[in-house]
Amino acid sequence: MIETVEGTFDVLPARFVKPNRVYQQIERWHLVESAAREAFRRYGIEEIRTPIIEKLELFERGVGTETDVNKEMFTFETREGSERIALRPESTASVVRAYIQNGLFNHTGLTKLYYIGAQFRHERPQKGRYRQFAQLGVEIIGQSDSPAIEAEVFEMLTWFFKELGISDTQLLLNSVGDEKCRPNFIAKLKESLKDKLPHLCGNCHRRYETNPLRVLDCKVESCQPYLNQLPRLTDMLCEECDAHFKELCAMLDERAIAYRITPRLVRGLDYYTKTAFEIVGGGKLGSQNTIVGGGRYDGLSEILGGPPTKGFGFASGIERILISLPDDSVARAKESPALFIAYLGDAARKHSFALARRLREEGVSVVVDLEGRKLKKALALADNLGANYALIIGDNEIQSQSYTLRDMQKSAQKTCSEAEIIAILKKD
RNA sequence: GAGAGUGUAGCUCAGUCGGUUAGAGCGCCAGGUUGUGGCCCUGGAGGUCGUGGGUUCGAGACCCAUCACUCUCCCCA
Repeated sequence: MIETVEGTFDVLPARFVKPNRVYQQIERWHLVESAAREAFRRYGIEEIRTPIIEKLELFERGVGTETDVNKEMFTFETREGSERIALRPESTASVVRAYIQNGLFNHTGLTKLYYIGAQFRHERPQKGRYRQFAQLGVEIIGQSDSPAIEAEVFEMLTWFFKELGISDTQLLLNSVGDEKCRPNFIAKLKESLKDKLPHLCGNCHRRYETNPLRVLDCKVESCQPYLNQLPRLTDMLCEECDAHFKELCAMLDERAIAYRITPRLVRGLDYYTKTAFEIVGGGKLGSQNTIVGGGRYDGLSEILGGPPTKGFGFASGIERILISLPDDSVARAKESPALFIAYLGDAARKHSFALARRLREEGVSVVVDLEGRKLKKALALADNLGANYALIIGDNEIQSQSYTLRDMQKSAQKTCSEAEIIAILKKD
């Protein structure tokens, strides 16, 4: 048997999905995608779709070649061998590229874009981490770096998770400074780390050389006491970054949005400035429990060859949201037919197909028995499909031009005309 | 890239010390009712025991390899 490649999966109706593979349930995807699109609509954020493949160079420049990003990308060469292509590992770089390439900076006001789509990373799969995964994200690009941008996005995310019934989340907030204050901090950090280094783990030693900021993020238990003694980013921000951060916190307070300042939260990539944040999810997730990650990236446009531009955005792993949804989500998102038509005999069969078409033209979702089952079997199928109503058509019904409409939940049935059927089904 | 665990029917799982024809519950199919689903009763189908090798008189079980899944480390754009 030929199976899906490692770290990928099919998404299909919930009744076909193995228990505990909730991220494969299409109803959950629809729930999350429609809530997201509604959130974006309310906040005036418009959709952008960028290609799944991009020139490798885009991601190399965007995220820097220092990181492991390279080896974790799916890449290939064009047949001519002249171009190196990557399956997108994230979308921020693509969106900023599109912003530049399409000249969006020539339009007035902030550019507020969202995307929903597949991303690819060549990593070992585990809970909430797959090789093909989906993210939904927002990028707010323009000339302003007002913290009102961040505050509004956090407000939207609050609504979004509330709408989905996901309550056990936490907003972790930090500022990673900018090109003015961060170098000072890194110098201080390295100095402070020197005498603690012998006590720290191997990873910390490596990061001390390659990316000292990430030492702060180490999760090894034995490192924690020493890490707590390190200087705090938020204590060493330059005037501008400090003011930005304080203003953002005040705006969140005004909106009654809960957050936790997490001085040791850093982002992996170089282009982030000022605001950095994560939203972590609850107990249904394993160790991969970051449900949203993002931050401000005021220098990224220039790195990609565009005009000086500021930006703020986030990306959210859809599979992790799906795993975090309440257990009854699929029931609430039920996508079963409103009406199942069962018939008896050839005349009724023809009649059923014609009636089904008329009902569908009225916007009713209708499933007709296509296999000529016995009535008993047809009703069992209607039950199995979760149809709200079953319509029974036999010679009697054709004669009288009225049908037996059975409410499957109540097990009650009555005789209805076509117009009455339409009225009842449109009401639901 | 590293480690640990798991892999038996559509699903959830049992299968003793290596021993006859591999089981259960649920689901599925048929019948009990040729115009009525769920409950009940009767019967039935469905398995190369992940795959390939090996040990053995004999392997679902033991060994090796491999693939996949799960979880963790790593990394996290």
